Amino acid sequence: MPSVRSRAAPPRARRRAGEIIDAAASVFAERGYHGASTQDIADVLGIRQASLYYYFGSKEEALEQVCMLGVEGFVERATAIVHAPGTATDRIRALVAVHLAPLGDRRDYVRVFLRERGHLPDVARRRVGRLSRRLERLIEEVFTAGVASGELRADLDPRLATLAMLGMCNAVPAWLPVETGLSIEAVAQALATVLLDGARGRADARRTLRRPR
Amino acid sequence: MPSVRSRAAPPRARRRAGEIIDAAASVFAERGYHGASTQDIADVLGIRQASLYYYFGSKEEALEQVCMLGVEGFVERATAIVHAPGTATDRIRALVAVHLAPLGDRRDYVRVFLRERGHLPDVARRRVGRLSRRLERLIEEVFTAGVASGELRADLDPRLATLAMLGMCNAVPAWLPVETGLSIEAVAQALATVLLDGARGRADARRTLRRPR
Amino acid sequence: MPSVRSRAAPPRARRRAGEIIDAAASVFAERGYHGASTQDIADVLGIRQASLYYYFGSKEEALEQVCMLGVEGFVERATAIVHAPGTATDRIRALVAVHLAPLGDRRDYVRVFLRERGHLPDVARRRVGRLSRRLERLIEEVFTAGVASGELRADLDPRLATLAMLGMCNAVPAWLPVETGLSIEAVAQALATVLLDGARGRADARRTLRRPR
Amino acid sequence: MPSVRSRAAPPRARRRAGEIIDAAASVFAERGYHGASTQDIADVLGIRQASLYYYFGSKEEALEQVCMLGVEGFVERATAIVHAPGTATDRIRALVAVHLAPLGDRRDYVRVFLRERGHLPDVARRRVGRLSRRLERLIEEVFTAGVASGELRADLDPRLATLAMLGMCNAVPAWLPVETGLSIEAVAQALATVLLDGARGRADARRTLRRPR
DNA sequence: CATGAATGAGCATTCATTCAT
DNA sequence: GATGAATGAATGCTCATTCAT
Repeated sequence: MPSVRSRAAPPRARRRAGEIIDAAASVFAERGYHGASTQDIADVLGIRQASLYYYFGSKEEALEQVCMLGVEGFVERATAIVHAPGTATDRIRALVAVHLAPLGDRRDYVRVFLRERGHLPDVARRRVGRLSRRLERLIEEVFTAGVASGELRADLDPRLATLAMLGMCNAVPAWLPVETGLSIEAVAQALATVLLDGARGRADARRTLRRPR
Repeated sequence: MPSVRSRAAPPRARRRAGEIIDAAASVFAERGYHGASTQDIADVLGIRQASLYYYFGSKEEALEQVCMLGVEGFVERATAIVHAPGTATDRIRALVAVHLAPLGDRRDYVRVFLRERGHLPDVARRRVGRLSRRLERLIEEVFTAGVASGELRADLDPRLATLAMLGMCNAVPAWLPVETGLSIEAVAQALATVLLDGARGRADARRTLRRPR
Repeated sequence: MPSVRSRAAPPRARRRAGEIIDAAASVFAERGYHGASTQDIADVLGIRQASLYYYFGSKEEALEQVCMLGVEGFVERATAIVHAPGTATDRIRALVAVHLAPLGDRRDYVRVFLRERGHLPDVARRRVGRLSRRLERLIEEVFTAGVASGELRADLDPRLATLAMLGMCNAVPAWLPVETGLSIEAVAQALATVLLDGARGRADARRTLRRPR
Repeated sequence: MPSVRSRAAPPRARRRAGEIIDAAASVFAERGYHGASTQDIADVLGIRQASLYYYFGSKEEALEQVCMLGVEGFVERATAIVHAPGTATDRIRALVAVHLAPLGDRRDYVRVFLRERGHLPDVARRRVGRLSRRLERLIEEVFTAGVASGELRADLDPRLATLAMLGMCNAVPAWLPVETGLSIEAVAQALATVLLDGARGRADARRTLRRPR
């Protein structure tokens, strides 16, 4: 099951097509979908605006491709984690890590997915929306299971915890390029800890943590 | 050859002007700044598009007004909280509450501030950016103080905690209208608890909480 | 025969109306008819744009009034000169003087008449055009008479001489405010001499002029 | 966040581009810069208004191009004449001739330069203004030299003579299309004679001229 | 692969004008 | 006398898109 819509192969050159979508992603990320013109994309590539239409059929289609590449893999990876053995705590840490991982090499794609998917035409928006909701449900399941097993607070609202986690994680691409000095992995670690144990930390955890530091 | 046309500044009726930017806020929130046309705003108001220009000088100016009303008061309220007596925990709870409060009557303004301020012209963007940064610094101070006093985890990165908190809170307007059944105050309570004690909760807190539920 | 179109007197206040047309003349002179907005005129007066319409019915009407005040009197004065006794030389000197005289207190009106009358609506343009042509014909008559009497060069084309004179004179308002150090009367003297005797001067005149200088 | 959008500058087809500013020149000459709409220009060409923007970036830029083509060559030709050997009289005759020559094939460009250059944006206006002033200075030099050599009247003000000459010449495009029966060269001859010897003519010249006529 | 040329639709903005107050 | 509010019509300009080459 190919993640990117397979078409009649040629005459669309695969290699160059990737550069074109890269450019689109970067421009959409920078200026927003409606704030970016196809001319802006062409400028990045050093080609004429009309030439873009050799690679995509419309600006909306370009947005759709970028968005799909922005979510692609998220659900698969989350599914694997949720179905793997381990405590809720382990799974949540892994989900956070995997959620932030693509910021390394796909930041623009992810940012565009997060902020611009709302401008997709109806059909595509719903397609993309289904993926998002599936992902949210997977995360929510982990919280629900954690509460049920007594591993997480009994009064935790799993829906709200999910949204808190997504809020924390999805904000990262907005400040990551600016706030320096931290690797993506370190950020994931720290955020997962806040999510699990809070700013005050668990009483037992604090005892362990205080000394070595 | 007058250098700058200083005209007598039409005294923009206060009452109606409020309705006009209300409409602008709602349209910008719905479709994004660049995705919204001034015609869309006029349609909401049931007036002609040209009539808008009696109330604002340009679409950009309208965005600026909406953004300013979106941050207005945030810094003041945060400052009051930070300087009030109490534990870091109290202050953080109060900050979260106060951060979410305007979502009741000003959701559109806040959403526009959060998502569209990047499209403001340079001067205005910097002005608005200064406010944001001041707010972030206030929040960070609270975390720093909490760590120093031993109330918060010694290994907590105050900068990161701030960004986590802002991520959690700023995501709320995106789902609040959809996810029903919770008052803003309840959301604030729950998010503050996650932020302070995590999904697992503090060992002592859990004992108290488990029973009544 | 009233020079300005007489109307039912009130409610048009005479005094203030003069100031309004003054402002219009100055703005039209500065920026051209189509380059000037009614707002510009209102700015000069420190009133609201809508208030102008108390004084004139349309922008075009304002232009017409300005243009009429710009030619007003020209024909009458030229007629008087042409019919007065004296040599062609005297008459031409007097025509030049009288042609430039209004530049003192009515420069804007004259400039607008000269450069903007073409933008008048058909009826008004023709009315104004008739005045211009009458003036030209008066001047041409003087040249024709001068040639006939032998006072002017036999091979002089009166039509062309007229156009040369008008060209010289009508260019003056364009540079008068800039080129300093000369009164309007002095300019008129000098231009008339060039027109009559040329840059080289008449053989006899030169003899007279050279010494005293 | 690219500060200035440097785009690959469409290589504007030379041939067609010429026709486009031809049309612009004719429309600007006819109705004035502010009185002409880009639609008017498109109508002349039989293309859509938006298509114009393939050839120029803005209406102002079109005006600038027209103005530049309107002065282009003037200074060069005047310089050549001023530096050529010959009497002041010869030079002035040549300057007048060369000044009027472009009215044959470039009347619209010259008219636009003469009447509309004031509406150019600051930078362009100054650029164009420098050319004008250089031209005026060249002409003035000839008059100054002529006075110094005794060839012209001792009491001639070279500045004023320059302005008289320019006034006479620059008025020509306004009536040339209307007043028939004279070639541009004949007009140049006649005007130069008026400028040099006046309407009365020099005493010696008159003797020669009277008889044959 | 890519481009030059052109277009149709839409957009923000300006402007002269109106009219009840 | 003058104004606040609004409007209809245009204006300059942008933009996604098309298509023959």
